[in-house]
Amino acid sequence: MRSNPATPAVRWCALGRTTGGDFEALAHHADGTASGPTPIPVGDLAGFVATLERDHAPRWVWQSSAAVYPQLLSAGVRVERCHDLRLCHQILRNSQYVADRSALAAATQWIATPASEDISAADSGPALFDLDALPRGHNQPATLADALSEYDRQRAAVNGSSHPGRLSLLLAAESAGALIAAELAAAGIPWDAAEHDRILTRALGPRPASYADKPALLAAAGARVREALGDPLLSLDSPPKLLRALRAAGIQTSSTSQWELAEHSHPALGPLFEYKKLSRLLTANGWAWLDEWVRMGRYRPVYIPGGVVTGRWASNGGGALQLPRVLRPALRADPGWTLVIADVSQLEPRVLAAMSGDTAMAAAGRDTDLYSGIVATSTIANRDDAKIAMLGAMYGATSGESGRLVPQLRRVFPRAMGLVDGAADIGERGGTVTTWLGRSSPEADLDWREAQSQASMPGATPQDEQIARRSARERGRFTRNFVVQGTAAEWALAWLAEIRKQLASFPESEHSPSAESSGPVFSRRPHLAFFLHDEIIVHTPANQAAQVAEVVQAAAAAAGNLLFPGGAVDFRLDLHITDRATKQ
DNA sequence: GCGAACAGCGCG
DNA sequence: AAAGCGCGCTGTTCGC
Repeated sequence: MRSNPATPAVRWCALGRTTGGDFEALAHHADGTASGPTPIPVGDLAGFVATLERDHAPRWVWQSSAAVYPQLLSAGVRVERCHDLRLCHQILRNSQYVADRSALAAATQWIATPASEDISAADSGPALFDLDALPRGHNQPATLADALSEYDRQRAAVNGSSHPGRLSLLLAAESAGALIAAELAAAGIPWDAAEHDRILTRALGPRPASYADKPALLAAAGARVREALGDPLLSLDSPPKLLRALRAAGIQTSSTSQWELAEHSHPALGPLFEYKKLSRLLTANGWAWLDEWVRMGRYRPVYIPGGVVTGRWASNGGGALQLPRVLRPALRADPGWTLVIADVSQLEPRVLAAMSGDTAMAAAGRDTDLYSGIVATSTIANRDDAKIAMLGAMYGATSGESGRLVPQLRRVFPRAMGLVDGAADIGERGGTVTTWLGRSSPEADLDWREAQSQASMPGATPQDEQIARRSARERGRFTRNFVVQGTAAEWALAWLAEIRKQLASFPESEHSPSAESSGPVFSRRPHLAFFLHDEIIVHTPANQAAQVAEVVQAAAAAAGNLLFPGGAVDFRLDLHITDRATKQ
């Protein structure tokens, strides 16, 4: 349906900015020829992309999806695939799979400026560098020539790498993720503001007339704390003051955090925990949050693909990745629509089993809850202990309950444990580790290396050695976790990308007024609405939900086979079809 | 008076 | 400062 005999198929099409602020494009055909550059006035971009997309669905090669795709989506234009030069550069310039990184290293204008970093904030710092010479890849639009030469560098890097197949997968997955992040923002999370208000009112009391007023139940909990501590004017929101008051009341604590206070018993503590819980809900996700973030039945967070060193997404705006479970019932499908909610059971341990080729661990998770499967091997007594042990193995616990249980795991799952122990060992020695598909951990920073060399100097003090030892261990825990967390993020991207691909071919449904809030591209089709590391929610016309659920399930199997051919490890989903997300 | 740093807690 | 990883957000404290 897409083939057009008059023109050869377009494989990929690069876009760049002109100095005048317009675009130009160069199309690369299947027969090896190229056409262009074609000038595109900025106002014609959506039309140009829509036409080429309809006829050829090329891979769009552009500087940054975050910079162009939101506008395309709001103009009603969806694209099938892209190559996000900025995100891919970030991966390749660090990847240990790429033997010769000199060309990428020299392309400093492509270094991504962290989205959270405000360049002007750096102005006040010491003048270590000439700020005008600093790379500002994210802020400076790339020309077509820039984009083409960077694309060449990146393909050369992949082709010359030790794992071109894996790296290609990673770049495709990362780029698909960039499209999905923009699409999630465009579609928005269907959010029931009235339900959110009911949840707040039930917990905190009726909405106060002004943000400055404390809700009744929060104020009441505060009053009970002050009474129990015999300090009627105490400010509970100031940790130093609260700490002094707690100690004055005879509670021997070194902090005001719940984990430590939970060890003590005092009549003030129950009300204090209640106060903290309510205060957190009000300040992080109270009525002010609702007013600021929910419009027309949608919450639109900003996702930042690759925002975490491990490759996980970050977010900014409203804390999309930290929505408290109590608010989940506010996530509600439009009338006539429903939600398909799926999360992966024990994603990280399963990823570890797959990447280490630990057949015993793979077997423990086959057709069952992995933790129960570990209990069935008779190495660990119960599910809770199995979970604590597993987390300890992946995070590097050395003491306590968790540290005590890890050695049991080491006996039954030597290959899996060998992989994470090896990663920790490399990190402790200052080395770099790499995920399955090729994302490498950052190098040890200057402070860290100095601390290590300081400790090995002839005049090193016991303190020097202690500091070096501790920071080495810390880095070991980071690299230990990096390989697992990072590979799990890669699996999740592959899962997302496959779901997205399948959903795009669903037939359009009838017009539904409330769904218009999801914008022109998504208001008539099932679409991803939420993503949280190992969980997705698809918002879908109710009559297509069963089919969507099958797609989500099949995509998990596909992601497993894509990353780990052979399918030794099951990636099990917990899947529900429901109008409203529930707390659990 | 402003911004960085910290404490605390939400999520995986 | 959790015994153990990765984040973002809010309110307070602290230093310039």
